[in-house]
Amino acid sequence: MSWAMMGEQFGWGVIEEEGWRKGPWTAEEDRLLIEYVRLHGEGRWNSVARLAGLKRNGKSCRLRWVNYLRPDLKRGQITPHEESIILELHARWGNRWSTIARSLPGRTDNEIKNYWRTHFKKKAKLSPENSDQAKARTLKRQHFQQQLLQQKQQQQYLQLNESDMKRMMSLLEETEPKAQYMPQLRQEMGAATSCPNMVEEQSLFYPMGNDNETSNEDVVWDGLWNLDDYQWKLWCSKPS
DNA sequence: AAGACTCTCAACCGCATAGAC
DNA sequence: AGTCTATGCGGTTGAGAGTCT
Repeated sequence: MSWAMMGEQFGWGVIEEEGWRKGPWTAEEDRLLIEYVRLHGEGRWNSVARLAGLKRNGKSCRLRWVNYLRPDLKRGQITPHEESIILELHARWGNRWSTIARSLPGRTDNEIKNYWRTHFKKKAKLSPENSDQAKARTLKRQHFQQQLLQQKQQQQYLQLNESDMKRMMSLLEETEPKAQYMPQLRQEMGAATSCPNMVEEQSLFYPMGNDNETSNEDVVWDGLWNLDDYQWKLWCSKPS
């Protein structure tokens, strides 16, 4: 039995001077936190200790929720598509992990930060050649995806209409029913209001000229940008 | 088999910022 | 305007698991 398991079993944990618990979370603490969020919603983390009976400070509760308990978290390995997005956005924004995480639904800044450290930072340090190869692979993949998307775009861009968007939505629903993909798309489908973040990200691959004008099409392409590999293949293979 | 080493990731820390008062 | 508090972010640490020698 590991120390963590024993700690969980016997309710161990470091108690700070102020009385806050530290260290690994127990299943019971998780349960209390989930229940708290269910009842009170996210935020006001400093109230958790008082309202949920947790001996954890607000920061610890927030972190546990954001990085581990949130229901919309995507488990499992970072996909090649996500990896290419991380590379691209890191090249653009540097270590702004939370900003990068916003482009990867279900992934946390912590997760991306860890992924970057283990997969890229070290490689770059130890072997520039390998890193170059990795970058070349990534660029190749991005180029391929870009070509596909541009083909699709050429065929469809001018004809994008409500049915396209409905198709997009149904694809997302059937491939990832639980995920909160593209909340802005969900909100703005009918409204055709602006979505500034989207335009910025889209311009990575598709400089469209007029950045001030964001339409439904923009939102849809942002959705494509956020597709994972499986969804991507489905999107490319589906007849329009 | 066992110790050394590496990888992964949850969690903490310190700092910055926003908002309330 | 200044102070306090809550929250968010990026850097770092450390434990556990896996792999190598």
